[in-house]
Amino acid sequence: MNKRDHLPECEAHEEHADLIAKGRELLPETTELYDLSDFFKVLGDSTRLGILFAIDGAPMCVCDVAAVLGMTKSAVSHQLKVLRQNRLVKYTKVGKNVFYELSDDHVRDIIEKAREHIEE
Amino acid sequence: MNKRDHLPECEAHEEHADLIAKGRELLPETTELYDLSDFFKVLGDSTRLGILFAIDGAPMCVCDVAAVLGMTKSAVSHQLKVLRQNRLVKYTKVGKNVFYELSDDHVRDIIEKAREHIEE
DNA sequence: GCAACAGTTGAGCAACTGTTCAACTATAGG
DNA sequence: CCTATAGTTGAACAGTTGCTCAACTGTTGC
Repeated sequence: MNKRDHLPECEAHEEHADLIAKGRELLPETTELYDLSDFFKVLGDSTRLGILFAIDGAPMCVCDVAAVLGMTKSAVSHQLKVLRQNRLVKYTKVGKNVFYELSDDHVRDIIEKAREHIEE
Repeated sequence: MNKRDHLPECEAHEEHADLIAKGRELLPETTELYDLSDFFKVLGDSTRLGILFAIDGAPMCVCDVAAVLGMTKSAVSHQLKVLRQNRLVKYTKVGKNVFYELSDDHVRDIIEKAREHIEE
């Protein structure tokens, strides 16, 4: 017995059955859906977005990013870790400093497209 | 006295001052940064993304979306409210049913671009 | 070695988020 | 009018998130 049998469903019209079938086809695999929402989740924080904008021009060390955003090094470092783990930034160590930069032009494009969308 | 004076800063190299100035230039206004992160936040949930994929082919009523995703009507309705409030979907009432559809091709593009990015 | 600074990390906490549940509105059909 | 179904809503609760704080590592220069 399928779990779906117990879930709410509209009265069976053929029409609706077709719609449901079509909807299921369009729905990506669960894992892909999670990967995709995780990606957007990373961009869904103003601090992390701010970091990405700040380092867009040139690689920048943690301390300078903190200065640009008006935040503590710790807070910035925590968010940089998230960005690192999701491969949105890469870094280079130079002496005491760690310089972060965007790891991908793709990400810049997506943010820019969203920015256009926001401004209607 | 500026609040920034008390925040951590790297030792003053001219180089760093330049980087900080450049970073500040690239940083959008606070309100724009919030609007942008709010937009990504909406997309940063697998249920909401699932809804958007499901209704991509044709307008679909709440009950059918719930059937496609294997969720309760209530849960779906709550998320549709978020999508409505952020103008990602629009709806039409037909009798007892409410048909939801994407309100914007722009959104489809952004999701598709992110999907390409994920698949490397 | 040691003092100073850049950066990272884990625990803790307050704020937020998504689902469930129950109660509600509204429309269709008898 | 009454019942059944579609959909919405608010409260409550568990799980998550982002910042702070303090402690830590690692590198530089004395």
